Amino acid sequence: MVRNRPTIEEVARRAGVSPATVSRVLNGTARVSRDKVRAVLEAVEALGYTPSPQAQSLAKGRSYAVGIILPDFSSAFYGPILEAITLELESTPFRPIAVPGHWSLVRELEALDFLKGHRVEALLLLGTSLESSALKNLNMPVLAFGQPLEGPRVWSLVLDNRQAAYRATRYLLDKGHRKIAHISSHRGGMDIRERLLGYRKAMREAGLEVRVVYGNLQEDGGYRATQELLSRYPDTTAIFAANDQTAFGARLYLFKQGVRVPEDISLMGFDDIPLAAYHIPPLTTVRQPAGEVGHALIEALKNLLEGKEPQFPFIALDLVERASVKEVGT
Amino acid sequence: MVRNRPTIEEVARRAGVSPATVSRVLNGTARVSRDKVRAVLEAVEALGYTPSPQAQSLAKGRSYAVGIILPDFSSAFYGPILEAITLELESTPFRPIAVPGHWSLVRELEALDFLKGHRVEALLLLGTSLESSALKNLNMPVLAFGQPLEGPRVWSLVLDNRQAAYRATRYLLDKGHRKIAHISSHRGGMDIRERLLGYRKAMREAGLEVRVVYGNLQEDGGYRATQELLSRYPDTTAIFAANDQTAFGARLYLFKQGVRVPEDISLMGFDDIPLAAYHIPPLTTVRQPAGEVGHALIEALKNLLEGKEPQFPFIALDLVERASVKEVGT
DNA sequence: CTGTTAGCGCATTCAA
DNA sequence: TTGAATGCGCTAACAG
Repeated sequence: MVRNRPTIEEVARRAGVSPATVSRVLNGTARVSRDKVRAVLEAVEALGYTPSPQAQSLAKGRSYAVGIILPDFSSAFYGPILEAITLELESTPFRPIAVPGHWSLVRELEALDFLKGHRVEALLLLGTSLESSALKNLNMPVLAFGQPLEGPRVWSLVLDNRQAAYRATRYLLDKGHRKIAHISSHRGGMDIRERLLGYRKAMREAGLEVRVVYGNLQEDGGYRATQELLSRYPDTTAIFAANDQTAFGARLYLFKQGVRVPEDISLMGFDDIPLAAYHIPPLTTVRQPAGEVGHALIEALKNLLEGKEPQFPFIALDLVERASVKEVGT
Repeated sequence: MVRNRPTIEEVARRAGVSPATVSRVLNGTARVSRDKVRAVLEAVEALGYTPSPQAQSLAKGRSYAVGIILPDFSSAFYGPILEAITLELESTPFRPIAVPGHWSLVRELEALDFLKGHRVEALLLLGTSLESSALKNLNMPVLAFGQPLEGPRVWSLVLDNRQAAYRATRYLLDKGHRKIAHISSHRGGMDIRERLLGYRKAMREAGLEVRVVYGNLQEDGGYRATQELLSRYPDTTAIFAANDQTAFGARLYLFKQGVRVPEDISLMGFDDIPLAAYHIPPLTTVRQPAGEVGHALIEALKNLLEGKEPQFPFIALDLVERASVKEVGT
């Protein structure tokens, strides 16, 4: 099942050289005479030889693998980030091993063990809720996105969610809204809590009532949260959801109730997942640039693996004005 | 970087036994006295030992890895299937290695090489356009979804896309529509072509004009295709898109033109990706059940790896009636 | 029940 | 420039 692929030994025999020489030409690790190079290449071609990364990893003492823990492969937000990372990694010798944590701390710890077992050379944490203590004696560098983690070899790329949420709320205020609600979630990491704080700050500064309900960061949670929201606060004129998927759920509930967006209620999301631009009406939201985040993480990773100190660029969370927010008379 | 993790040898020394014994207790591969078991377990715990899958793989001659090639991690359709597969695999000793092919044959072949190199024990092909010849001397079983592939150890799970598209078109006809257009794509595999054929068949049977334009299976392509569609056939009353994302793109164009859905034009998609139910209006579409597909693939895989012949269950493609199609007077 | 031995496929010494 | 020898971490076969 696995033992049937050609080994370096067979290639060597066919080329009339030693395994060491085959290794040398394949890795360019020493000069080899032209004839032998050709012979080796021919043999490799004829046999369809591919070196075993497992064996290479054992022999070299490194895996050239980077571990990635993310919540879910089907996530509309982390999927694109993973995609960006995979793309960026292609130009390096490193390969990603991605494991979903399924929003559960236990699963995340299992994922961590799995990746430790695989001897990954670095860890990328995307939207996990792992604590710093879990990374205690980890012996490898860790890059976290979405959550500030502590540790000697831990670096976090955290965007200013609080400030962005503050500005988003201010935007609604500037549009004349006063009864503004926020749909948050108990699930999710620090970024979600930061968005809540940003919303609260803006509302308090404006001397307005804070209206918060909770979903699960998915569409169905947004739907139910909106139901609750409107029964508790029927006069709400604007809803700021903690992420786009929640906003979509809210939108559906409003649609079913015959509430128009943005004519009756304005709606704002967070993340700017690809579908936000194609929603009806196109969703006004705060953009978290997946491509830039992926790029930044991989750049940092490269520096790290070369022994340099990683540098994160500043990544702005900009408001994307589309069509789901309307100005209202004050 | 990698050489600093404890090895089986250190565990053995600390427990006062031989490495073989450690291996035995960890793998339950032979009876070991209670004392030594305890000593080993203690040592493992104290050292935080995790076996190296690399070394295990080498020694055992098998990798316990299954390779998965899919178009894109950020795909709204394949993402959930990958997620389902990952979940199903958790109860088996096998682990997935997923590689994106990015809709490119070259990339898919590279992915194939990569997975061969990793000595995966089976291959799962999700929506690739690989040809049977590429799987010629592959030495491992292959399970393909979405595309019928030939080969001695190749099995394909292909759903009846043509029939489903035929029924979908018939549904529109039954609702009184006569000017029905289809947005297909040159990209994509056989399933997309089959949907086109199903549409054509229904239209021809009804003696109606076939109206086809082409997108790229993404939202932007659907947007542009609809633009072209309405300029060529302004009197179209229903659009059947080859997938949901295309339908979303179409929806946005219609929205911007002030065309109402479903009042002015009815819209139907294909796939039933999670967001379809949350679109505005909720999208009537044909459901490809990601969970069932993932389950079926893994069941087949299990049989395969136990040496049995894999069996695929029949998976129906059912129409999901939501709110984007309206009945019109004939 | 348990230790010793011999590889798994490869890269890297060390000599020649 | 090249081959032989050694070891990466682990399991399996073979003796006891």
